[in-house]
Amino acid sequence: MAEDSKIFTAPKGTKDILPPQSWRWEHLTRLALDTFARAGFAPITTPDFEHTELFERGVGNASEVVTKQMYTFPDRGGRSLTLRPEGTAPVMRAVLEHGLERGPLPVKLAYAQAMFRYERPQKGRTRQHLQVGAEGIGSANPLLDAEIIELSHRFLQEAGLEPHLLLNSIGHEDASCRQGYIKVLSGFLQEHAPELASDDRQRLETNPLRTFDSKEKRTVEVMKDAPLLSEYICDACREHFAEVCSALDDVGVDFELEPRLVRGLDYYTRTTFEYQVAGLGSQSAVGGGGRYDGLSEALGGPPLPGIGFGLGIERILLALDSKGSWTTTVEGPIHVYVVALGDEAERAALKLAIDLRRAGVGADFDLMSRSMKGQMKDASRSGARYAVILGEDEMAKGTAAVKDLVTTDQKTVALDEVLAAVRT
RNA sequence: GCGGCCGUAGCUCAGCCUGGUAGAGCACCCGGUUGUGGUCCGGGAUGUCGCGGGUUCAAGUCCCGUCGGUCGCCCCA
Repeated sequence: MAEDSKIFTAPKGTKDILPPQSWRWEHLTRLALDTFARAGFAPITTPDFEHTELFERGVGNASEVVTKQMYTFPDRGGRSLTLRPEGTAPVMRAVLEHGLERGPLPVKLAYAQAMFRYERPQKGRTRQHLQVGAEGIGSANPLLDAEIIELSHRFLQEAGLEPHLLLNSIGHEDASCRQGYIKVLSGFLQEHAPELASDDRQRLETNPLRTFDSKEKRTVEVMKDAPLLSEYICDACREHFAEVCSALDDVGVDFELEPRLVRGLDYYTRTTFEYQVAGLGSQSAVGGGGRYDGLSEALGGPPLPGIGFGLGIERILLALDSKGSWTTTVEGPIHVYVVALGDEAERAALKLAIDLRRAGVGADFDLMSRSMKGQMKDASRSGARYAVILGEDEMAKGTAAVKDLVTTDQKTVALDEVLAAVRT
């Protein structure tokens, strides 16, 4: 970069997605939305910013995402707004705002949207990242859990990964269930407080469950003997989880039970899951999700259970790169390149290219007055299958030379036969 | 918020230790082929060596600062 001026630098933690990479992003998000659509999940787009309170109440005041990572700013009208750090709370807000829960249930929605989190960037972690996800809202049926999990799992497979599925149930918000367990856990942690890492000791009060996420060696050692949530959850949650597991068996999705899996967003209840994959540097998850049966009520809405997931596009691509597998050789959209020699032919090239485009054929042509050799080179660079040459001879006769760039066959056809000649 | 490494051509990097005319490959443009690409050969354009200060006759190279990037801790997709 020749300039030290900031305007020639994308903000910290952000990046441009340029060709040819951008084709892969495009391809993956389309694959995701298509896959989700075939399961009945309709696309939704929510605003990139929301009232700050939505995330404080939805995601949770104790969560790291809300306390440390939000892009929060006042607008000129004095509102406190926040760039969307995660996808579920906004979707739930939209459902409640428009009364979709009064229509047919479950409401099934899918999105591909940017998320924003103020974090120190590193491999697989940027301040703006694209997530694809789906939400099934309004049903507590464990088969919905299975449907959602299978859907995300299948998409990752179709994308070219071999995702490792970790599964857990964290029960529901009640003294008979998770709250009861948290008391037991807190007691255990108090007993072992001196052995914990200091960061984890501080979290004792606010969110003892997160202690399971700690990577501090001392803490991990302590947690090996900690009581497990799965042994304390209520009968109804236990039953629900058993049915999820058995439904996943039915549809042939392999999973590993991970009783220590606790995810970072406070709204999760019952089923939680995460996909692990190699090649992400110090990150390990390409995505995850879970039930959020209390979210609607936390926002002031009616009881409305739901479950969803989010998957990071950049992390999927990183994982694919580390496998050395490009899911697809994205077929270039340019099918025909029109080579023109001379001013008159240049104008004819514009017209021919546009005629082809109007007929649905990808076409391009030279705008830099290149030599014929240069244009032929540009033609192969464009990925076109055919070069259509308009030279003096052709212009005089009203014909065009159509060259197949793969076989190198070339034939001369009338101008109005070009379209037929390049249709394969 | 804390720590390691790195900033030289559009890209990937060498040169720095041991100061002395700014380099390679790729990419781009032109030519070899007066109308034929992807291979080959020849040629060309491209840099305030991140920025600021210091040492020195002389700094890309040594010293200090600063900004940026990257990787890791933490957390998460």
